[in-house]
Amino acid sequence: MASIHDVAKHAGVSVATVSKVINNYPDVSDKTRKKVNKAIDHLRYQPNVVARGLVKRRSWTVGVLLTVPFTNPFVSELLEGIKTALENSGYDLVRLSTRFDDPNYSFLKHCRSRNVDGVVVFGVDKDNRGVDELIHSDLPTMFVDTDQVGKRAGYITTDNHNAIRMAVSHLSELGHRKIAYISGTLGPSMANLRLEGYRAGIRESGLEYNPSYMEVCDYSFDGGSQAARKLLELPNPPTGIICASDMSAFGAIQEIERHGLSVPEDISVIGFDNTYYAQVFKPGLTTVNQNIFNIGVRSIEFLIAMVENAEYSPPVIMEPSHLVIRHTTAKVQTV
Amino acid sequence: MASIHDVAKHAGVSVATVSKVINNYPDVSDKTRKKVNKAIDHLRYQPNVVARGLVKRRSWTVGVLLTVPFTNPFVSELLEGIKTALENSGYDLVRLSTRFDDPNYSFLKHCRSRNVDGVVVFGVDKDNRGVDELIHSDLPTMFVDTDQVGKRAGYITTDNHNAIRMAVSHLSELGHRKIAYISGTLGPSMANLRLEGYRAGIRESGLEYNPSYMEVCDYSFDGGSQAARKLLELPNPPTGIICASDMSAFGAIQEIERHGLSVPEDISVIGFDNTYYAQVFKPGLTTVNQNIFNIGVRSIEFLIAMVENAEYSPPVIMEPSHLVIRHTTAKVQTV
DNA sequence: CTGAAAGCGCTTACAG
DNA sequence: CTGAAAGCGCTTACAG
Repeated sequence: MASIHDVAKHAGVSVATVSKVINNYPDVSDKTRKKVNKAIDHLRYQPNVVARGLVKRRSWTVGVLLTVPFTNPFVSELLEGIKTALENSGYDLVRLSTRFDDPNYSFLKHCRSRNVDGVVVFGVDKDNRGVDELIHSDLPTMFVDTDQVGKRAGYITTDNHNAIRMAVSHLSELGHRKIAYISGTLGPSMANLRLEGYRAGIRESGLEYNPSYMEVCDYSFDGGSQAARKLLELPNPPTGIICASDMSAFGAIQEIERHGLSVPEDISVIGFDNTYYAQVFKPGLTTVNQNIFNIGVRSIEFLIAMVENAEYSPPVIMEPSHLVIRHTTAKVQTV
Repeated sequence: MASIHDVAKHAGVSVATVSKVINNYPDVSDKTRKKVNKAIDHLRYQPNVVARGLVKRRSWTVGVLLTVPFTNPFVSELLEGIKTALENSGYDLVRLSTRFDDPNYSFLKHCRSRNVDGVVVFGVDKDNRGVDELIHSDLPTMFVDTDQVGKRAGYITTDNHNAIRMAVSHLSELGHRKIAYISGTLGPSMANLRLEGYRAGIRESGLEYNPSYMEVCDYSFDGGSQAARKLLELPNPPTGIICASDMSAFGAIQEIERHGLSVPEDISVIGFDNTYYAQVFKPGLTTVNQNIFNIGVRSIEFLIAMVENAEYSPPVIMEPSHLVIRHTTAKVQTV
């Protein structure tokens, strides 16, 4: 690859001048500018962004820190949003290969070493020591679904609380009084907020919270099946089930059908996420739309705002969600 | 962040010496080594890999070039394999933001500019001019499913031809004589090879190729539905349908059921990919397992082999596939 | 065993 | 308007 020196020599100017035309400085004569551009074209020169980054202390690179596999539908949609926001911005995305087996491994050091301009973090526990390091550093950071903020660290999430409240309210309006909730693993604020939303919804519908109507699973298909089984075996099973993910809703539906019952005639089911499969499979799943793509896009917008403005502190961002009503919820059966 | 200079000063040695201990050169006295390591720990120093890359002309970075969204199940599984192979290798993954709207955009220049050590390419047409540039360059490249090779460019794919042959053979052994194929968009070698495999399988089963049993769709759920509808409306509809993706198989199954027929009692259906959903949904889908994860892993292995050995030319790699028999195929109904 | 110097490919005051 | 020089954070012959 041709370097800036080659261009300078070919154009008969100094490297400083070449640098100036590359960076569109105004103080270059038209004549020189043309000479240089011609040399650039001729040599098919492309500036080395790594070298530029060394002096500018920038890399035009955004890091992502993920502990969840790419095959996770949330992750892939988040990345799709991130990618879309990055396209044509001059930034590339770098996935940081975490090395948790190394006790000295540090997110922050890794980011520094790669010189990334900012980082978006997803799927990391808030008590991970790396998170702490990040929020106290000046490295622009966006946490997705991890409830942490700092002067240079933002937090973006779906309005989980409201989302589940709306789901309860929907069932309640359909006449359901026995509404169960299959939560995801508790601990992460995301899961906790959803559970609170469920309890708030129950309260607002004038119902009473019944602990046996609350199950926990790991968001998976099988987890949803197992939790549903427990609910169905209750002496007084629910007529409506809200699940914390589409996958667990699919699992619950299968279990319900295995028990000889049908959805939504006997039992209404609501999912969470509105993944591709929720719309594609029949009957279409009633589910909470989480605008994951948009979360990806906005996390980049805030990240870049921080990168380009050293004083900027991002707000906490709560992306709205809404219920997508399809065909797995119906009026409660009148007995 | 502390730099190598800070460490040198703190340890009372030269930067050259610090560099030597960082890189485990043997010609450093134990005493000095200890002093330096102490300084490194004290300053929480981490070498800047970007600066190192500038002089070594390496970046310990692997690029990926994708035209297909992250949400595509093939892509996410491929990336998962790539990521796994990269973990603990010291390499990070960088997604190159393509800028196709810029007529001067060049894959190769982008890679050079980012200084990536190699690149894996997926979902790019073989007649894309960027592909040509890549195979004629010395940049280590692995093409996934794009039939292109070069001195420093490898090609890895699933054994598509055989895969579909096996599918035909399976149906044939179950007594099916009317076997249809719903292809993906023709053009890419992947799709063409699968179609050839279908025709070969038909021939080997002693059947005759019937053009009306061959439909084309875009691999999607809806595409599968529509193609299945055409097949079902044939005067002499097939009893077995092989699809070029799991999604189109799901679509076909739904269409079959909408026609009041059932799978596998009336019609057997085979998918392609063995995605997560193929095993999770009931009835489990009989499908061709494509080891996408492994394709990701191996593409990295060959890429790194090239990076570390300037003379290495990778072979063409055909990953084996096999049929996973679940519950959507059965003996043909005897009339 | 140790370190001064040159260099990787750039940018940026600064002098002219 | 142009360019020489210093510097970003490293590595690597090479001299001692």
